[in-house]
Formats: sequence, C-alpha cells, structure tokens
Amino acid sequence: MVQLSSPYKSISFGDDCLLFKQMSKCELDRLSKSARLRVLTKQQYLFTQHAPSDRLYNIVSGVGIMEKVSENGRRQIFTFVYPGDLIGLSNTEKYSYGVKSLSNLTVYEFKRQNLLALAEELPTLGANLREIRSDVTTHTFEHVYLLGQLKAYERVCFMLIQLLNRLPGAKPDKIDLPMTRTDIADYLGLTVETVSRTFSQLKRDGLISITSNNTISILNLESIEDLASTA
Amino acid sequence: MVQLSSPYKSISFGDDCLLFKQMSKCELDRLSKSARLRVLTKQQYLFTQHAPSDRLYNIVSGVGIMEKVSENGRRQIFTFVYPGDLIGLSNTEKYSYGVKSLSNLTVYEFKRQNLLALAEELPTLGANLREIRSDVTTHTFEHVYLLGQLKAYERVCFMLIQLLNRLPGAKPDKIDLPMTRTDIADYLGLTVETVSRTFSQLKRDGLISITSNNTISILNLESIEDLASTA
DNA sequence: CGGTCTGTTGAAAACGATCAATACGTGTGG
DNA sequence: CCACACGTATTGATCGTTTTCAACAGACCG
Repeated sequence: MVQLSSPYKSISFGDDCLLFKQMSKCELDRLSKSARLRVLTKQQYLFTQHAPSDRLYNIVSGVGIMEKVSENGRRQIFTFVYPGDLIGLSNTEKYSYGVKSLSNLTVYEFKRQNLLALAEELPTLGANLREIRSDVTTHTFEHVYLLGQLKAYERVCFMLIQLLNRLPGAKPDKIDLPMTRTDIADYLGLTVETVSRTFSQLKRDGLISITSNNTISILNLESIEDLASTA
Repeated sequence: MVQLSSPYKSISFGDDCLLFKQMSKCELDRLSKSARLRVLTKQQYLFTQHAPSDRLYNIVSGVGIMEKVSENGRRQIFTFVYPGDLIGLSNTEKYSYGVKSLSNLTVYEFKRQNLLALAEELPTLGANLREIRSDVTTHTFEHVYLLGQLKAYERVCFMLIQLLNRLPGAKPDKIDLPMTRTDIADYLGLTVETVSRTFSQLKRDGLISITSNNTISILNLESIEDLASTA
C-alpha cells in the first residue's frame, strides 16, 4: 500500500487500482498533485449528460452507474462503475452519458489534459491508461454481445457472474446489490418485470436465493456460469 | 494528398484518414517504414478470433466486419469496418473477435508494439490514436443503446443513417450494401427474417426503395432520421 | 437446366413488454 | 409504538413484437 497525498485528503491505494499500478512513490506523488478528491452521497451526479467533458475520474470507493437517457425517456445503463474504474477517457467535447452514485462515492478528479500530459512523461501511467482503455473496450464488447444475442435469463445470469467478479465484497453466498431492479433492467435492456420474474424463476429452480431484496446468494454457481456463458 | 511509400506498394492518403491526419511528410515516412500492405479478396479473414493479437490494422480501402461467434453458434457483429478505421488497439493477448472482408480489402498492417512506440515519439500520431479510440468508444456506446433500447424498425433506420455517414460513396438516393441481410441482422441483434420484413415495411410506407437486393434508396430521409434518433 | 445461396413471405409459437393489482420495507408523523 | 405513505419489488393477465419453422422466389453459376 502506498499513501497518496492530495490537496484535500489522504487516501491509500493498493496495486489493485489499475491506474496506479506499479508506479513509484515519486510518480504517485506527481499524480496526486493534479488530483482532487470528490465525495458524493447516494444518487448524486458526478456529472450529467452533455456537460462539458474536460475531467477524468478515478473511482476510489463506492458504486455508480454510467447512463444515457434519451429525449423520449428511454434509459440505457452503459456500465456500473466500481473502485479502480476510470471515467471520462473519451476526448469528446461533451459527455454522452451521465455518471451517478448508487452509494456513497469517492473519486479522484483530474483535469483530463493534465492527466494525459502526465501520461506522456510517466511511461507507467501511459501503459496503465492503455491497459484500462483496453479493458473498457473488452467489457463493452461483452455487453454488446449480451444485448444482441442473449435471452433474458442468460443476461441476468451473466450479470450475476459479473457482479461476482467486479463488485467489491461480493461472494457467491452473499452478493449485496447496490442497484435497484430498474437499474439492472436498464443495464440488461429488459424491463423491471422481466428481471423480477427471472430472479423468481432462478429461485424456483434452486439456483439462487434472495434473502433481502438486495441480497442474493448463488446456490449453484456452475449452472449460473453455464447459463451466462458467452464463450 | 500525401504519397506514402511502403515496403510493398505506394498508396496515397488524404487528411480524411484519422491515423495520418495532420502528420508531416517526415512523420509519415517513418510510419510507412513499419507498415506492411495486405490485400484481401472477398470473405477472407484478416485474422480470426483467438488469434494472438500483436498486430494493428489500418483500413485503406474496402469494407469488412468485426464479429464474435460463440461456441453455440450465435454470432454478433461488433462493427463494420471502413476505410480509415483502425483495428486491434486493445492490448489483449488474443483477439476476442475476428475480422473478415466483405469486399476486396486493403489494409496497412503494423506490429502493435512498433506503432505504439512510434506514437510515443510522434505526438501527432499519439493524438490521432487517442482520437480514434475515443471515436470507437462513442460508436460502441451508440451500439449498446441501439441493442438495449431500440425496436427492430428503429435499429434498421439507425443502420441506414450510419451507412450514409460511414460507407464510402453512400448517398441517400443510392446506398450499395456490401453486406448480406444476415450480416445486418447479426449487427442489429435481430433475425434475417425480421430485417427483411422491416425493409419491406419501410418500402410499403414509401420511406425507402430497393432496386436490386443490394441497392437501397432513401426516399424520405427526414422520417428515417426521426425513427433512427437516439438523442 | 438444375443446384446453391440469398432474400422474401406466411403462419404459428415464444418471449418479453405492458398494464394493473398487490405485497413488501422503510421512514415519518401522529 | 402504530398507522400511513411512498418507493420498490413481485405477480398475474394480456398484448405485441420478434423469433421460429417452413415454403417459395430470384439471382447467379456451373
């Protein structure tokens, strides 16, 4: 663990944060100088759709969603954002999506130009950025495959596996969902009702159990994985 | 126009090619030294899914598809690739998709490490690469929205507008489709039958006309745009 | 001329969406 | 502490869109 000092507060990062991976104390120090810590409570926008996009955010803790809402009210969630994720790499004029917190959310905020300039100087940072971009692309392609090819129940299973891999603290026997059924639906391109029914069906089939509304356990991981498979 | 010499052949690029935009003759010369020209005929793979991914391709001419085929035979087309597009930026070990030509296809092939190294030295190239990545992300998010939120007929209209914007030579009164109905279906997350029926319906409604199987004219651009709108 | 590939059309089935009612959970104020 | 209200989740019934299955038409090629 390395201590990172920011103008606002001190925070520690492990090597699990892709942005800071393998960076020396000295490099981290330079990085932290151009960072600013922002703290959000539930259901606040980090930034909204169409806002000028000159910032870049690194999630420190908490969970959020990246969403697009169209004029006619349809909403698509592009991704859930978790600690370590980097937001705002696209260098467009305006964000084509908004990012909202689902829980308390802590992020490092950078001016994009600053971070990109720094990436030119610090090779490790540059490499990490490429790595992250690559991961985002891979993840988005998986999402495209899910939306284009999978049935409702396959999508739900896929999401469970994804939560297992990405949601901090999630284990097969206890997944605490930070998102609502509507969020899940808008991520999977389904309706709330279909998501709810699918959960009920998986419960009836003995593959999962739902203790509280927001707590799911996977009883038969192998079956869920099979249903979720995109290989 | 600038003449680019390669070990194999000489080709000219305009500023419309994002990768070469705004680069000096000298820079272009260095670039071309690490490029190799590859020429494919119809229905050939530039590379297949799971092939080791150490190359990067810049489309010179022709059209192709980037596709993923799963073990159970479902196919999703991630994108159609057009002149100027860059393929293989993700730095994964293996390609998670294959790229196949639909027409004759000419590409510049780079070793990824070479091009990335060069991008460190040539700031314009680095900026162009970031620009391209950004465009790809934007485009992929649009695709996610399409698959998650749009009805079949909206998807088809969206694709027509996209062809208009991206397919070289496409004009509202004459779009020559290089892809089959099945390709369109697999891109839009629909079946061939649904795509065919949707075309027929748009024809009946007087919005398009189909002269030959592969030639479509848009008769009422405004309506098509309205139906395709994702704003 | 027959064969294959691609596209279209029809009928039926299935899946997911929509509409509507009900249950559950949490927090507030009486 | 209970009653109530509000937001969220579940369930049921019905509807509509898209898929599936099947037949056929047209283009291209040997």
